Amino acid sequence: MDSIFELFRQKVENNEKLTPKMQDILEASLLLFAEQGYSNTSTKDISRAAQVAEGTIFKHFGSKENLLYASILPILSQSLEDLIPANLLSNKDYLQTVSFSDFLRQVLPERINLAGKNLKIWKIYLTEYLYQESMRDNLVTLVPKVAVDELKQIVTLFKEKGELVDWPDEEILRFIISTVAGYVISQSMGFSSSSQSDTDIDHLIQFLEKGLHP
Amino acid sequence: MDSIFELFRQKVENNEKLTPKMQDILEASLLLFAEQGYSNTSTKDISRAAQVAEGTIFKHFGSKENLLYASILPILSQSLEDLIPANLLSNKDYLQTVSFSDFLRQVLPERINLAGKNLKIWKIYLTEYLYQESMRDNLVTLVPKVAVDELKQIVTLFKEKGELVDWPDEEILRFIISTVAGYVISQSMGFSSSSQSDTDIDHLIQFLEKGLHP
Amino acid sequence: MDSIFELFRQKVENNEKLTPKMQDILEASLLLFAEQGYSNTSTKDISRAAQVAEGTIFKHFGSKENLLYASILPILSQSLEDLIPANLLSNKDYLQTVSFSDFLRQVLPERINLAGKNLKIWKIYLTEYLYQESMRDNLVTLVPKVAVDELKQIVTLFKEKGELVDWPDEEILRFIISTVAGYVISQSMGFSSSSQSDTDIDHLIQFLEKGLHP
Amino acid sequence: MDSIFELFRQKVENNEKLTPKMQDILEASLLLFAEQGYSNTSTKDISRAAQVAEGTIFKHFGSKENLLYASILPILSQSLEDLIPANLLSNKDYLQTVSFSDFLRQVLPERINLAGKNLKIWKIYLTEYLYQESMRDNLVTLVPKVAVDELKQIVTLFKEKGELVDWPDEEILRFIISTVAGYVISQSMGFSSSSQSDTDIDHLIQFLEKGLHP
DNA sequence: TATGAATGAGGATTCATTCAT
DNA sequence: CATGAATGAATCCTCATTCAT
Repeated sequence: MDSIFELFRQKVENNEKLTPKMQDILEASLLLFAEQGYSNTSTKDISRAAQVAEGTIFKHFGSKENLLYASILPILSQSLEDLIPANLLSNKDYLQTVSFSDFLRQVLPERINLAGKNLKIWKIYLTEYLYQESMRDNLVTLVPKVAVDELKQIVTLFKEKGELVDWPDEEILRFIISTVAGYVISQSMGFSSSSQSDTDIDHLIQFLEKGLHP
Repeated sequence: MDSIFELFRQKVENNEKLTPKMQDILEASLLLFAEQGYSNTSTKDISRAAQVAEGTIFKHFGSKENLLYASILPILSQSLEDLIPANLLSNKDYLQTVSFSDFLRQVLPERINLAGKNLKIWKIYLTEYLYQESMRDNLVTLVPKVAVDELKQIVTLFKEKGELVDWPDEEILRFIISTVAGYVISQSMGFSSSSQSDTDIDHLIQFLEKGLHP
Repeated sequence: MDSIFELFRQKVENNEKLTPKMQDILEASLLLFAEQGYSNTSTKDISRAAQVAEGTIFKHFGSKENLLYASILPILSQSLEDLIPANLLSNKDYLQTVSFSDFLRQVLPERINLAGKNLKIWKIYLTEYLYQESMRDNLVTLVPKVAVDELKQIVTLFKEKGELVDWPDEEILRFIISTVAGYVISQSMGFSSSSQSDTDIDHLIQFLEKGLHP
Repeated sequence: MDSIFELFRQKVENNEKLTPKMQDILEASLLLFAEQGYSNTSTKDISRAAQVAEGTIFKHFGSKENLLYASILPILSQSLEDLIPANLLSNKDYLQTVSFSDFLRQVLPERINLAGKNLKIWKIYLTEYLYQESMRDNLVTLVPKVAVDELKQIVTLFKEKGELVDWPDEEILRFIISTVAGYVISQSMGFSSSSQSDTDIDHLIQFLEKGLHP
């Protein structure tokens, strides 16, 4: 199953064009998986939505499971890259001079926005993660390890500058991620009465600043 | 996690309305739904595990969906009741005198412990909540509305006493729940290197205190 | 897959009645496998011929492969038992006194007749034997070992009496079986111009007698 | 068994009408049909093995069935020619002078050797012959009629010389073919404990001689 | 000549559910 | 109350074949 994804990634990276039908299939399956969940979506559903014969799906992706990987993995890793402020990370001077507070203010709104947009894909990821042993390995290991490591570097840096409490990196990161994730999720579920306003985010940042102050 | 199953078993066994076979079915389905997920569990699986004819399931519960409700709803509401510090809530004097910090310290460890034990059931709830339109109505409305309202009262009370920032109740509650949930989930997944220690929880409480301080 | 057959054999042996539908399925599948071959027969074909829902087949037999075993193995082993002159074998006195020539004359016509009747089942057996690795083990080992051993005893006995050439048992047995099998097969295929007459069989017996005379 | 494939390859390669791809297809299909059987081999299998696009197969052979004919028929007829001692048949003087015993001794070992080598191809033939109505006509009529007629001539000749019993040609031929076929088959299946020795074949010839002696 | 994308009917098998006993 | 035989629609997947390039 690595092979299909490898092959798929190569195709994409080499700009070898996926056939139009393959793209239709990927789009349709992504949409349906997000709407109804992976296991509630039949390959026939997908073939109908993509206006394609059912056989075509298997010709290209081999199995429904492979199709899941092919459709969500590229997006998930793209999404992860977007969520990590890579440009800032590489700019050591910037990180040395900026305050934790300003850093959050510059970085978080954009991340929250992006996270909200990809939330449906992460929902698919989550659902499969929860119960599918086989998928857990593929998805978990493949995706988030790198991301976490990069974020820990930032935490360490602000700790060294004395702007963050001296707790373990994992804990601090967990507090930040929990808080942001909680916000994004509640937003997307329409739990908050007010549509996301600047004050919401302002509160969130204040909460993190104060909560993690030494 | 054993505890809640234990408790459930007792409840079920003491309920004279339920025949022994019905009890077996409820126990088996709860276990299997928790292990494999609702849609990955067939009624045949359940009948095997409960040592019961497949027909018997439908005789008593009518449909697989009904069986889901019958097995998880009682537990979910029980779990919710456990999570809400009802006895404290009713004790107005106590709430007036205790500091927010002490309140968290007295209340959170127990809640975290309980939440961790019930996590598997909440996992079932979550999965179905995410995709099953029909179930969403049944489960959502039925379950957590009450709980949230009760918790908001506590938040309001501490806000009035000047121990919490003057942000909307929902926001404050969200910060608290996100943080606690994040902790419980990461614990149960074995993400934290250290097994849950008192310092972990101490940090968590400090984080909330400081973060929500006026 | 052993289990299904074991279970099936027990049912049959205990005269626990197979349900009427199960019998219909067995009869229909036997017929169709014989007519069209195993892999050219779909489970839908069988369900139609047996006037049964397709699910019923799998309810009882689990898989198409199991159905093959369940339908042909009992017949094959019965057929083998019929082919071996068991009653004569147990009668040592008879075997000591009878000549090889008379023995063939008394035994062969009946065997040839029986073999011809079961030829279609043996055709199924043969086809699967030729290409299906998995089936080879099940069918080969399960079926003919015993039979061969019993027949060798007879050969040994006539050799000791000086009525058969002193060649290895396997060789002598092979000559006999090849000759008889060749006759039965050519009969059933209508290759022989004359329908099977007594002279045919008489020639066959003369051929064996003379060919194997010391 | 390698030899016939070798021979086939040479034939195919020397045939200028066939493109290299067609040659690859024929070789690959022959190999796969022999190994797995015709109906267990998919055109995709063949295209993979021949390193050819699936479409190419149909471009040249039109259907899978045609491919079967194209691949095995030339070999079968070649094999038949090899099995019939054509050079001896044409040499009437030789046949008049040689004894049946010597004839067998000169002819059989070579035939047995050849038959063993081609057995896999005959296995394909047999399997299809058993169940495929459509193929039966194509294969049966096309192939063995000539062969049988030629062999009958030899039988007739030896009968006239008084070296064979006066039974119908078909019967005598059947005894011979059954015996030889039985030997070849049991050899190729590894049933015989001793690898094929000269004494085996010697016994076989003695058996035929004595059995068919007037 | 050769490709390989696309097809859709057909394959075995699983599933939740019904019903007579 | 409990059974388990029976159902048939739905599921994932395979197959031989077609066709535009």
